[in-house]
Amino acid sequence: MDGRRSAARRGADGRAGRDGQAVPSATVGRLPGYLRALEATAAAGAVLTSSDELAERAGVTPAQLRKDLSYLGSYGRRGVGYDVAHLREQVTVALGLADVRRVLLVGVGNLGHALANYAGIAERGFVLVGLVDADPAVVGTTVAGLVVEPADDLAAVVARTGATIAVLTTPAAVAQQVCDALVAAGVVGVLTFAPCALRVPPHVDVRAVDVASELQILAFHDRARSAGGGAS
Amino acid sequence: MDGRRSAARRGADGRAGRDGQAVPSATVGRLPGYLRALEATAAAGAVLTSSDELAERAGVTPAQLRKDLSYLGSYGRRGVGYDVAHLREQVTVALGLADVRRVLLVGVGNLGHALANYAGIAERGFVLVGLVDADPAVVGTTVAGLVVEPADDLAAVVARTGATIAVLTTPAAVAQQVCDALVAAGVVGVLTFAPCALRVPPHVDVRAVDVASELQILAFHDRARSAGGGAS
DNA sequence: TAGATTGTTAATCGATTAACAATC
DNA sequence: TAGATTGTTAATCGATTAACAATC
Repeated sequence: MDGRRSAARRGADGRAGRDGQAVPSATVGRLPGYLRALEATAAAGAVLTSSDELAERAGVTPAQLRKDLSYLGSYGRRGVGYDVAHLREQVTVALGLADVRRVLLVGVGNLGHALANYAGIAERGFVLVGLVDADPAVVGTTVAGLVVEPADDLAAVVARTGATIAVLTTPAAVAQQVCDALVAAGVVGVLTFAPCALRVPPHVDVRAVDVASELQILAFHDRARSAGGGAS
Repeated sequence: MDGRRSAARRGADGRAGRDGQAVPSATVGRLPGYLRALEATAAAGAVLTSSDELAERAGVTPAQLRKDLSYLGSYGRRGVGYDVAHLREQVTVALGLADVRRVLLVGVGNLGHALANYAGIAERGFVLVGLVDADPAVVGTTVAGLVVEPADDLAAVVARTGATIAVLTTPAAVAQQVCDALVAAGVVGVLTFAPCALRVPPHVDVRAVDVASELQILAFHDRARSAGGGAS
């Protein structure tokens, strides 16, 4: 309101919070956790909460939580705390979950099948609008209430459904070409489970989940523990 | 060999690379990607490679790759490049994959079932040694060649199998108590898919994968794109 | 008013980048 | 030798932390 920060420092990528400041990507990565913490707090019947309580639930420090929330705006009251419903609404808006996002899943194998049936997706602001697979044996079957469509129709499915986000659970060997097709069709966010790096244009966002890599990172620490063990 | 850096700067957590320096956690997080890149290079038949080629495959810059590898040691030759087989061996050792790590999976639902059958786990230095579930209808069934054991036997299963790493795919409501039991039984690394923060003692490492959170992060950028769109 | 709790500042810390000397 | 490419340095950048003034 006071306009002192009106010379907006906007990030190169245009990810702007209140007042036009960019929200740091590390902060963006923690917002879903804060939203979960707020939902749990609301479910417990609380109307007010504090940075201490939310931080405890989210597994961060109170200082970090307050700093992160400050990039979105000033939604608490000093000496009082945060209104649970109001803050929840603000974080929801900040994350772009005020509108439902349409998600397309490509690759209906073991993992794709499990993800298509994962209730958490629908419960948290998304709607699965399409399933695509290259295997003729899978095409035409119904999974999670949707009929699997052929990979050749990928562009048409994106156009028809208006999907902006895709989940990629294909073999690594075809991940890049499927990703290219998704991007060409207009998808701007890709969540990939394929164990390979994906190249995308700057306007597209990729998040990669690789189960084996996560295990390897755990193995690193396990090794360090065994090898270093004992003295200190 | 020259001992100049023998006044080892060891990280507080004891995660030491060559010469006792700690390997930064950001670097550790990229090592699995480098290992994948090396495997792809080896599969293509190359004996020598360069930071340019590896970085391209891993999706990072050559400077970052060289910096990361420098924390492990000096395994390249100036003016020449890296020996693929040798570097692969060194990264494997650094990640603690020289010995096979035993993995226990808790929660054999949709997702747990898919992960148990995921070939990538066995292919990358791990062996699945046990499956545990609380549902009497699931206990006793065979999945991925293993008989599912009851949750009450969790400690005994950890002891019998010698598992040091656990994959947690239970409902969020029981994730913390299962995690506590795993830690009490001696597990030192947990990969959780439950959408909630887990509290563990300092000697235990947790990696959290939350599909809905990943989608929400993509939604943030999608929103920023629509809202900010147009000018510039 | 006194106590509580936020939002912000400033200091610290860690990660990334670019350039280049070392060296094959 | 000349060209190539690493390993390292130093500068920059971004993230975290701690303290506290603002304010309810």
